[in-house]
Amino acid sequence: MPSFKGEYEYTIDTKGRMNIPASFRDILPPEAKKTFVVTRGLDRCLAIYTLDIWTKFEEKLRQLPTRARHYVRIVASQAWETKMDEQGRILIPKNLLQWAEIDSKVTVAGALDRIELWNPERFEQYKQQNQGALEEISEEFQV
Amino acid sequence: MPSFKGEYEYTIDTKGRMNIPASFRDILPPEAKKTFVVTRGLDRCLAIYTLDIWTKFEEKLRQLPTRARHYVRIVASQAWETKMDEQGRILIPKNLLQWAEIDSKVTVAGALDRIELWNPERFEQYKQQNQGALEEISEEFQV
DNA sequence: TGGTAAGTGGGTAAATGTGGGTGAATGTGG
DNA sequence: CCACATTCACCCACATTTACCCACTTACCA
Repeated sequence: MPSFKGEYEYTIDTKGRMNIPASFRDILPPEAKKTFVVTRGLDRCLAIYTLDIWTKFEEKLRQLPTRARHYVRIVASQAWETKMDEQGRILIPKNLLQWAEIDSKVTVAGALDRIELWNPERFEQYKQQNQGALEEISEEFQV
Repeated sequence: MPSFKGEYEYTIDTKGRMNIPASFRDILPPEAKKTFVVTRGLDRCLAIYTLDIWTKFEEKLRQLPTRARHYVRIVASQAWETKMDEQGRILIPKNLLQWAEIDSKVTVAGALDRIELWNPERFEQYKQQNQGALEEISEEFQV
């Protein structure tokens, strides 16, 4: 089980390619086969899963009841399988980038089992607004 | 289980490297593999965990419910795995140093299961302001 | 006072991030 | 079914950064 940690700022080139941090590449399980699935995440970020984790995630999606169809539709239709090139980059679909309001600069954030992509300014705001969560949750969950 | 104690003042060089006190290095468990995880701590300090302790911490993070995602995001995205070099130094990411307002001088404080990094002036203030807590907490918790 | 360990600074080869070119594959219109 | 324009996958190339050494100075202890 990989553990994606850390925050990086990268550029997305004119072809829509984005670098996967070397430290993330180093901990990829062989089952992932250098393939990722990008889709919409929570709070207007993009979520990137390794193929093996996505597959498990998909199993759960299949078992959701009919009333969850709106959620399933969006996640599935917006999911995109993409493979690393020899330089360690993946191609991010333009419609996803638009939705997340990401242009040429992107903040890559490790989120343990997945990788998240954020508009850099929005991620800064997000951290400031939720810094309080650190203190609050620390007490609530005693982690 | 290591027991980090004591207060030290070190310099962080231009490359962002910081020395781990020799007394701390001496008590590292083999499981730690000379690897640490640095992240944001409470009250604007940086927290450094040995790899083995961080791993347990991470297990708990993974089990938190979706509504705790803000907390998990900040902790994970601000966490940085770093390995000691032959001189016993680790690399502290610049964004973390900025956040904690640490420049070239740093106060390294033992905090039992973790090591804390402070801006030296702020740590002095902190000690003065919280001396009263000694008396209060002693009475409340009977340690 | 000599020897050892600790803390700090710096050089260099290797790794990393980024840009671009070209042929193959894809989709579209005639 | 074919011709065309467009996109994409797969290379190659290069500037920058990083990891890994080596080396110096200071402090401490026998």
